[in-house]
Amino acid sequence: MSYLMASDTTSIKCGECPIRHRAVCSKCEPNELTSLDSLKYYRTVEAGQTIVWCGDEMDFVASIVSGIATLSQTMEDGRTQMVGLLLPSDFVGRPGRAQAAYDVTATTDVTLCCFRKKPFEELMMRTPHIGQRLLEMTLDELDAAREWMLLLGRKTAREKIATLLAIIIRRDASLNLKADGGPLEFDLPLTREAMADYLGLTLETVSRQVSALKREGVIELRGKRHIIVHDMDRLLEETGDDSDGGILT
Amino acid sequence: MSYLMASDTTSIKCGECPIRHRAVCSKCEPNELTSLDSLKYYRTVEAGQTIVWCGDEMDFVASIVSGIATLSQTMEDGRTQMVGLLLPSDFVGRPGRAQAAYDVTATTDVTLCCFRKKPFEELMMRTPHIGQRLLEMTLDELDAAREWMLLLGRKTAREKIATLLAIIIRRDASLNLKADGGPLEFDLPLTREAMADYLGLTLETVSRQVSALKREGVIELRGKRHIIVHDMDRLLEETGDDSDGGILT
DNA sequence: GTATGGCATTGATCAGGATCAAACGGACAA
DNA sequence: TTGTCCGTTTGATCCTGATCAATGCCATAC
Repeated sequence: MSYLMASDTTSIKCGECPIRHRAVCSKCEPNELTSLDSLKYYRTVEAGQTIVWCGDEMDFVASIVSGIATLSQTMEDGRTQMVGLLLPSDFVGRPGRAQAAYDVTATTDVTLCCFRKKPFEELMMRTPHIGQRLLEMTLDELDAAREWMLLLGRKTAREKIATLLAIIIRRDASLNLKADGGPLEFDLPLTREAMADYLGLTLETVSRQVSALKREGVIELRGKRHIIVHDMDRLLEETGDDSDGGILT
Repeated sequence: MSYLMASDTTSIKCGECPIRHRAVCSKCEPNELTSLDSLKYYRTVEAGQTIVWCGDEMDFVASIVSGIATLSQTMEDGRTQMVGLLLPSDFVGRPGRAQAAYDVTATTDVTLCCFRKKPFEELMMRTPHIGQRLLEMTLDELDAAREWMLLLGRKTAREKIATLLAIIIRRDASLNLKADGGPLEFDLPLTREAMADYLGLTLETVSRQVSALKREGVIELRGKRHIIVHDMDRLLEETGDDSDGGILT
């Protein structure tokens, strides 16, 4: 259930990237890693910029090195739904597909470690491990999408907010390290609008529910983005998930 | 975008199964197909029965041969959300995972072509094509899940119903054959309750919206399940999707 | 025939979020 | 300092879909 941290232990760093590339792993031969290293180049994108638009030709795949990006879909009349949240070490793009299926947007400044697609695909053909790793990652993403579907279809606004906070805490590796200390503190990496797009709500409802959690003493706000969790157990209860359902375990 | 029919053209039948097993393909060596054939056994499940419960040990993977099954998640208080709809030739189960992550339920009588998991995984190791095929299929499912997220998060009840009908029509191969004839007719493979669980609605809302489409002459009902589409264009408009967005194209 | 049980439809009412609108607050620039 | 901009908060009201409840329909069993 801790879908995005699975098998991180066997992934490896490449070259000067400060992250683990989850698409390759310690089982790969050194010469495969070397050829991967020779393919890569970096790209930086400013907060708020769109990295690729839905329908664009995409001639690369990439790992997020730093920052946060989102995948989202927009209807003709402007309604938008986020369908993916990408944190450092997550993979962007799809081998075997020429056009982007979603808008990819940087919500903070983002650095990508890109691989040109054609050579990457060729490397993948020669290196079964990479394909297997990609299959594992895709299955994990599918699980995440299905948990997200439960949230979108059946949870109340209150439960949605609590779940989002729990997910952000769970996925931010730096937070898990100090999980047993005092009150948990972190900066929300998303605007209220982005949270709304994640949760299938309006930004007003998001704001009201965050205020309610604050009023009830579950969390404290410093500024608009910095959150201090005073009652993690209560927050987890509010998610509506099974208490033993994997979060933070 | 026609996510579940992709690459069907290269998939092959095995033995006496009347369906294509999308996990294997015409690129596979005959001896690989033979070993696959030697692994398989059949299992039938009655309508309404649960095939596996979330959390159960699963010692097999399978293709749906006939009938329709669903994947769903249930919260402690009974709210349930469908997260997958499985039609003939769809794949059930996950190599590399011991326990089922969702309830799998037969909504009609179902026949499965099962493969014991361990030998299937070993075959997969020896046969890169199968892993690649599985990756493609998983990516397609991920796309389907993300389209579903847009539906759950941002569409109105009316749009949800129209979209569900369009999806059923699109995915039922037998319907696409006669797509250019007169009015399209088919039997709904789901109860009103299952439709509600698919769409994140209550069954009453589903019933009301179906009645509304009937009242407006878009569809006609014979009995409770048999549907005749009188105005396909209108139905597609009501989905809220881009008119050119892939449905039936 | 009547009874039963499982779906489905329809109605009346309620409430959770959406919508529309105004005001707030901090960062930054002039 | 003041003004502007952007993201956010808060308020008032509306509306879609949920909830609760009754009835209908049809197949099967007695």
